[in-house]
Amino acid sequence: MNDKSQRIEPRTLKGFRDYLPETMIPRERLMATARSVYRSYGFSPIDTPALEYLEILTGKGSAETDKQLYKFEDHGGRAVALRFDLTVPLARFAAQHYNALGTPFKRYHIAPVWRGENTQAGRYREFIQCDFDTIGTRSLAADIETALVIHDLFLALGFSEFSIRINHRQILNGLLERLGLAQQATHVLRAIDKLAKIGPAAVAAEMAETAGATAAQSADVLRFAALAGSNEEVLQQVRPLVAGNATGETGLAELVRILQGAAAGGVPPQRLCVDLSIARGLDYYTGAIFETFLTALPTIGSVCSGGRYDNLASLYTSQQLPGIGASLGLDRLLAAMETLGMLDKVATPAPVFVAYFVESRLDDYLKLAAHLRRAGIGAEVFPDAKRLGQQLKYADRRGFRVALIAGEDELAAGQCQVKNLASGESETIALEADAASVVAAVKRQLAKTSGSE
RNA sequence: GUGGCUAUAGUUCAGUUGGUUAGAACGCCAGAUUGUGGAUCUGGAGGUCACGGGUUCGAGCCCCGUUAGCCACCCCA
Repeated sequence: MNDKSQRIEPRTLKGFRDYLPETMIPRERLMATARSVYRSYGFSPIDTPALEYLEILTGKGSAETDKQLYKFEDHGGRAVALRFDLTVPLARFAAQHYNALGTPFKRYHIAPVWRGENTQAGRYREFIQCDFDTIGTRSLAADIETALVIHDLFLALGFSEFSIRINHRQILNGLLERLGLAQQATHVLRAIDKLAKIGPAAVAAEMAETAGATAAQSADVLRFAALAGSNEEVLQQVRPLVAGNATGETGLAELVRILQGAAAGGVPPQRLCVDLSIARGLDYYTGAIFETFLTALPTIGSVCSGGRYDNLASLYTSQQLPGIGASLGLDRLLAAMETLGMLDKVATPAPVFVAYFVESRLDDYLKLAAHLRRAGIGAEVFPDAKRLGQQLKYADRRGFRVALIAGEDELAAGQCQVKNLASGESETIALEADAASVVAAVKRQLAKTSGSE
C-alpha cells in the first residue's frame, strides 16, 4: 500500500471543485442571505432529487441543453440524468403536486445543478443556483415582487452599485412582428442578447445568417436595441415603435406598471433600468425579463436572471401554470466578490478562541467555552497546551476576533483576560461561576470589530 | 462539442542553444522569547519538474498521447 506506484492520485473531476473553509464560509453566508430574503417575502423551501428520469429533463430541452446533460443508465436499466437547472424540476414538481400545493405557490430552491459543458473562469460543471418563483398567477404584482426581491437580495449581500435590467418579451415580439421577423424571433433575440458583447455589426451579421434578416430589418432591430437614456426617455421612444401593434402595446403597458410598482416598493430608478437589448436566450419567457449586473464588474455577466413564463408545466400536465421567477448565480457572484475583494479571509465560523494554557485546567476552559455557546457565541478551545504565542498565532491566522486567556495567575485570582485580536486591546475580567461578566466583555469586544457570523 | 495557450515546492514564479546534487519569494514548522499573535532574525521540512510513452550518450527543456487549467466560439449562472 505504501508503494508509490500503487497510490491513487487524489484529484477532482474537470469542472468540479473542493471547497476549503475560507471559500465555504462566504458561500454558506451567501446562501443564508438568499434564504432569509426569500423567506421574508413568503417563499417556501422545497427540494427535488438530483437525478430525474431522462424524459423529464429532455422533454423541453433544446439540442443545446441535451448536449449539456449528464445522462446515464442506472442499475435498474432506467435512463436518468442529473438536473441542469431548477426550473424544469419545478415544472415537474408543480405538475405532480398541483393539488397539494394550491395556487399561487411561491417557492425557493437552493441547490446544485450539473452541466457537462466546457469550463471557464467562474463556470463549472457543478454549481449552485438560488431560485425563487411564483407560479399560478398572472398578476403583475408577482412581477413587481420579483424586482423587489432581487433588489433586497443584492442590498443584503452588501452591494449598493448594481443595476437590474428589465425588458419585456412582448415589446420585443411586437417590434419583430412589425418588422416581419416574428417567425425568426428566437434567432433574432439570441443575437440581440450579445449586443453589448460583440457590437452592432456582428449582431447584424449574425441576424442575417441565422434569421435571414435583411439589411433594413437588421438596422431597425439595432435601432431599438440601442435606445438609451432614462427609463422615461426609453419608453417615450418605444411608444411610437409599437403603436398599433397589440402585442407590443400590451408589453409596454405591463412594463410601465412594473416600473411604477417597483418604485412604490422602494427600488430607486437607477437600479431598475429598461434595457431593450436584454433578451434572454431561453425561449420559454413570455413577459418581463430581468438580468442583474454589478456596476463594478459588468464583464462577469448577469448574476441574477429570470422572467415570466406563460406555461411552465405544459409538458407534464394540462393545468395552466403561469409564473415568474429568477435565479441567483451563487458561484458566479462569489467569483465576482472575490475579485472585488469583498470576501473576508476568515477560516473559522466561531469568533472566540479559548487558549488551552495550563494542562490541568482543561475543564475550566471547557466550562468557559460552554458558557459562551449558551449565550449564542461560538467558541473553540485549542486542543493542545502549546506555547501561548503559537496558540495566538493560530487564532490570528484563522480570523478569530476575541481570545480568552486564563493561566494559573488569572485562575488563582478568579479572573480571565478578554483580548481583542484585531486591536490587541485586553481587559481583565472577574470570572464568576456563570462567567456572566466574561460573556458581557466578549460581546462588548465583538461589537467593536466588524465582521460576520 | 470546436479552436488556441498553458502545466516546475502549499501558492506565485525563475530555470539561459537539451549537459552534473532544480532555485527564489511568500506560506508552513521550529527556535531567538518555558505566560501573549499580526514585525524582525536564524534554522528546518517540502518537488520521481501533472501523468504515460518516445527521441537522445544525456530531457524540466524536444515530439506524441492523456488529464487538468485558462482564453475564444457556443451557451449560460
